[in-house]
Amino acid sequence: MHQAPVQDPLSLLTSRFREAMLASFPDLPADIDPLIKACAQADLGDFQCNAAMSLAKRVGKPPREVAKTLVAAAKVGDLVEPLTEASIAGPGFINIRLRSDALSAAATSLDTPSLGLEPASPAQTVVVDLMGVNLAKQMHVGHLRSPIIGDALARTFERLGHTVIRQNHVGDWGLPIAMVTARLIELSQAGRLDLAKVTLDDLDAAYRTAQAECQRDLAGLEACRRFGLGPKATAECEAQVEGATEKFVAARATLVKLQAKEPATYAVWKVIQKVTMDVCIAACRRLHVNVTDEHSAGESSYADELAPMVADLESRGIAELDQGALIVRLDTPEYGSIKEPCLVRKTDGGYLYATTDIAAIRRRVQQFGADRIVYAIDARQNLHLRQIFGAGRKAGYARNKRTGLDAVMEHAAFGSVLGEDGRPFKTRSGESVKLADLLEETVTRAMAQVRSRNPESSEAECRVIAENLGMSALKYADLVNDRVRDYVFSFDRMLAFEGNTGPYLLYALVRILNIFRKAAEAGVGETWKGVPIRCEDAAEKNLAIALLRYPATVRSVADSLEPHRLCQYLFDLAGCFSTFYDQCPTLKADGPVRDGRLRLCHLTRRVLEDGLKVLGLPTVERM
RNA sequence: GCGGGUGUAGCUCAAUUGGAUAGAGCACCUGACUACGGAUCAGGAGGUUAUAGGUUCGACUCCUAUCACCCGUGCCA
Repeated sequence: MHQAPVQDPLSLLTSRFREAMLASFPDLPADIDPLIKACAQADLGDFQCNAAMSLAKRVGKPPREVAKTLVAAAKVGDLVEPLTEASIAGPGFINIRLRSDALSAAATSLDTPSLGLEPASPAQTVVVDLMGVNLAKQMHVGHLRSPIIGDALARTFERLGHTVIRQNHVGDWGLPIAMVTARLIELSQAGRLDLAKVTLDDLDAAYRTAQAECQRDLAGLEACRRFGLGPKATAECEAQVEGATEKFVAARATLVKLQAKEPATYAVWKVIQKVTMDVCIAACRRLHVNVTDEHSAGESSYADELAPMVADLESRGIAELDQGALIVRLDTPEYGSIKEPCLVRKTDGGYLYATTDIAAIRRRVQQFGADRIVYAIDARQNLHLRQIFGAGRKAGYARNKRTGLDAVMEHAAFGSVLGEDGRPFKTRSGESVKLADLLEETVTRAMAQVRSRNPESSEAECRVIAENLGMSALKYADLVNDRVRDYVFSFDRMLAFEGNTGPYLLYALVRILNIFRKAAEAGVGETWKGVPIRCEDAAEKNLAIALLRYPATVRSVADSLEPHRLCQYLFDLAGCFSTFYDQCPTLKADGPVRDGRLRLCHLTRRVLEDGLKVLGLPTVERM
């Protein structure tokens, strides 16, 4: 189905000014950029052309003279108020003010089902790595950002018509998991634990104990040997860790049984997996993050692929032996010029997480057909990711057979969540905050707000509102800042009545919905649906111009992997609407004015709802 | 040591990728409509963009040093 393209003033002006440039200065390349931007100061104009300054040097004329030439040559009379010498400011900026009829036509042309975002062609297959929980470990604050950011990016790609495959890369394999499994078997056999009733907290405790038993003293022993503290000290250490060594041996034995899928051991592992994943999926569900069991691909699912894959790397000379370990060198420009090689097999023959991650690249490209893989992962993993990207390319695993190109692999790195003291977010006692507790407290605080504001609403109604309001507030607070920076977490600020918050955006939407609810009550028909969008008053114009920026904003999120651009945009849009709401009464206006404004309200509602959905923020109808 | 990141108003953060007088929100001060729901709107004050140089018509942005903090750095994941 063909749809008329949006008459976006920015792109229209860009092509018109390009024509003017080419007509005036024929030597310019055909794709010259006229540098049309939204005007920095609204009182000067709606848009501005910044090309004259840089052009001046190219053509050897003063910038203001170049600007004058462009003003004379630009055929834009149907779009903008007449351009004169007064339109030229400073060193050669050309200020442009849109005609309201052109703006109305543009805004009206945006009001289609797609909102100016036609499905991308060709559609890409994009894998988004958006979570990495570990079995038997309680989810905490550190697990908040990856799914929120990753899901927002995934939704952005989906909105643009790409095929998205979400991946939850679960840490469900290896010696640490075997240690917990061994510990659980031991507890269960001693009658100290009922496997049928085990909780994630139980698992977490078992994990810590097992970890401590197996590793603490072994590290000490290792140090004795390495620093040559002598046979006596070593013997003392050995005596001390005898018990631990025993556990360690048991864990290794358990790992072997797991790898062989020995039924009794494997069954315990399955219990650990189910308990962990149930909590994980429940958290995602509550966060309105689209991650379910079908998106989970644990490290265990790659276990059988590792040995053949590493053999492949070795036989083709991609990897080489060095000091006993098998490594992939990456110190050439095509693989990232990384000094540190990527280890894929330890001296003892064991594999590392890099090995699994390279196998994941292979599956994602070769099996899923990924054109692009986006990792929403903590910034501290940057070196590791650059290594596996390089190794994946060097091995040829990243080469997409359909396109003949390497999949684009990107690290959407994010910083840490800090407390209000500027240090990593912890409870007062220094414990990490359980994710489930964090979500619960968010909703509890939101509930208090909602109840005090809506004393007449029922408890149940308030609860639903508080749930959505709280989750939107929490997610917005995470998404609104530049991803890569650390951010300071504050319940008070994210749930605040005022300011750049999720609640502010939801409130703007509620106000629009109220207008239509009230209109329906007053028996206003749907006569507004056919009229052009009204863009006469300043507030109306500003709102319309803001609406028209929507498609480009969403696309820029997909390109830059920066959801905060959409957040800032929506905040700006909501602000434009609030000003309009204050200055331009809709339902009190008469027929044609009212209808033109109703249509403007309706388009605002659609863009706001669409944008919130792209970010993954649930909305409310009242609050 | 080497590598990466960050440094912007009292606080929390932006800045359309080199454009005009560096913008918002909070907090502070002033004002508005007995409200199409005030979780609103309008205005004021608040800055040597860590520091010093450089590139050019023009720099928060690019280059070179320096400082501060965070992180990562071959056999954990």
